[in-house]
Amino acid sequence: MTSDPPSGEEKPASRNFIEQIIDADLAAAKNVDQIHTRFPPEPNGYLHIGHAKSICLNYGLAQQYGGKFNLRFDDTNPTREEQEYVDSIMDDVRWLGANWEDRLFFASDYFEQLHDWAVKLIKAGKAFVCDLTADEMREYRGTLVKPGKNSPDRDRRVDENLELFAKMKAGEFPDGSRTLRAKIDMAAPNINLRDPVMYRIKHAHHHRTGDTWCIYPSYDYTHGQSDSIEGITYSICTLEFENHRPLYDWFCEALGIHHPRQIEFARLNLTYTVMSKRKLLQLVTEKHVSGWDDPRMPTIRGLRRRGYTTESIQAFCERIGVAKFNSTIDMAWLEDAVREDLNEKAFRALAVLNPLKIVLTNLEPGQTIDIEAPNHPQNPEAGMRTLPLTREILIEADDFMEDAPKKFFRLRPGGEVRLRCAGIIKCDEVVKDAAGNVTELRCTFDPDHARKVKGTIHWVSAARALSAEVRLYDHLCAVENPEDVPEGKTFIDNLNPNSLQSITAHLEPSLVDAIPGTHIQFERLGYFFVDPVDSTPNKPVFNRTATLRDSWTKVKN
RNA sequence: UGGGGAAUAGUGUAACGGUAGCACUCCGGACUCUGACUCCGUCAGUCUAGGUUCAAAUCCUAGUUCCCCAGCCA
Repeated sequence: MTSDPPSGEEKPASRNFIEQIIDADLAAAKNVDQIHTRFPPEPNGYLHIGHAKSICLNYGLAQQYGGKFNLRFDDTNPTREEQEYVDSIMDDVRWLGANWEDRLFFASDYFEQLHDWAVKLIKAGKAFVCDLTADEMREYRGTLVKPGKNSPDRDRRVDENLELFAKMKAGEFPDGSRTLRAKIDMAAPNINLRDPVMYRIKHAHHHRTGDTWCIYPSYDYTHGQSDSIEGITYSICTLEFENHRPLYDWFCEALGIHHPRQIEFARLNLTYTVMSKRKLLQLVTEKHVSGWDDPRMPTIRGLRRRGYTTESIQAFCERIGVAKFNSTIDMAWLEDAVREDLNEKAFRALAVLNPLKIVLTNLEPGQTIDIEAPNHPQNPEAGMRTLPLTREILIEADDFMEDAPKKFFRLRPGGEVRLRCAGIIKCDEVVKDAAGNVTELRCTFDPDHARKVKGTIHWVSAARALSAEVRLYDHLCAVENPEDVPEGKTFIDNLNPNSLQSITAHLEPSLVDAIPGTHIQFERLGYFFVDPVDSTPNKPVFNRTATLRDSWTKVKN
């Protein structure tokens, strides 16, 4: 184990409960060789941020302990699974930074072995072919408070079981007509132990094994053995599988094979969104979102397109920790993680979302002043770019107030404000239309850079600005817990009607070449991502990843 | 009503019989050519009731609340 540090006793790093279990096992010389984890998705949907937690956990543990990490598809149900999902999941796992090296596996790779083991269990009198229909089986199973009854087929002779199982495999029976069941205990208080189904008949085409099989193993009969075959030491899964652990253990014991240790943790919940595959699918099929990669979705593909980075999601998963308590993480944590990462990475640019025209009266029409602006104020190596300053410019309408409170540091009649990187302007005149709306400001420009003024605002040249589509995203749901609905309503009723606002914004001209897939901070506004799907050459589309923190709105309210 | 889990500031997460710590949020302040970033500070917690002990978040007893399980889904 660890030896005492020579001097200057260091505080031990805080360990989560899984690390503590592993540490203890290591200390007790169990699983000593090398720890080995895996991420076992079913290829029947897209990955979401909850899966990212599991991937980061499993891969992180392997890294931390110098062990290995596998990617294994749990593809035991051909009627729900598709190659398309396999491809997207692999891409997302890779993007998340988890490296399975050459260890990409499929539970379907083990079908032959699983079948042989089933025969072994039949021969040992630990499995039998059952003729009960699904409805009958439900009846025989009993309830939470009432024990089940033995299947009439439970005591079938071994040779008869063997023959029937062979016929099941040979395709002689229709779907659902028979099952192979483990013979455990119909009176067990844990319902998973009441003679669970090991094999069911499904004459279905499997995305990998084709039509080789018409019987498919169940999750319970597959998962632990797959872990075992791969030499997994810690089979980490979510809490709902806690009730399955006795079964997991039973199969490994009955088969006498390497017995990985299953450990369960609480899945991730986030405020203002939904996470279940079913609900996400519903959002897509009912067109509440544009697809699985809609930037409002908590899917990895959605987050990627929103502008989240691998590093930000890793940091987030690290920060939320892991425990057995069902918790809900505030969405603000996710946003905070991207801000932190993007603050360092994203180049800066100026963009005006909601414009107000200013005429700089002391500049000539047609005159252009080249303004040098740093691409990243904290990182000189990022270089400079040029902004054209012209007589007519656009500023954010919010940055001017006629009757401004004392704490308003921006532009007001007669007041001064700094134009980012350019100089200082003074508001001489407010022009209004017949209805009294401010339509234009007339200001004088002072190129002095040294004077101090309290406020700095962003701007673009009216003549030279690039018009571009900017998508302002907000929470998918209008309430923290969208599942919390009154009788007769669903989470759909809690969707945020303003989760997407698409506008035409005015951007500094250098952005015309913005490359799809890059992150940019529009100063004072937020982080934006050049949409990789809808951007076309010279016509970038920007997705707002996250706003900047804004302490002004707090003052205002 | 059976079985399996879980309860620590607003939200997460540590402390493993010996000063309840950390992060985010909130609030206050400093700095600032982004009201950003950064920095500093404040507020705030052991589900309840008993018990063991010099000492309990931790051990014991009883209770409360929440989650999961009755698919030939995973």
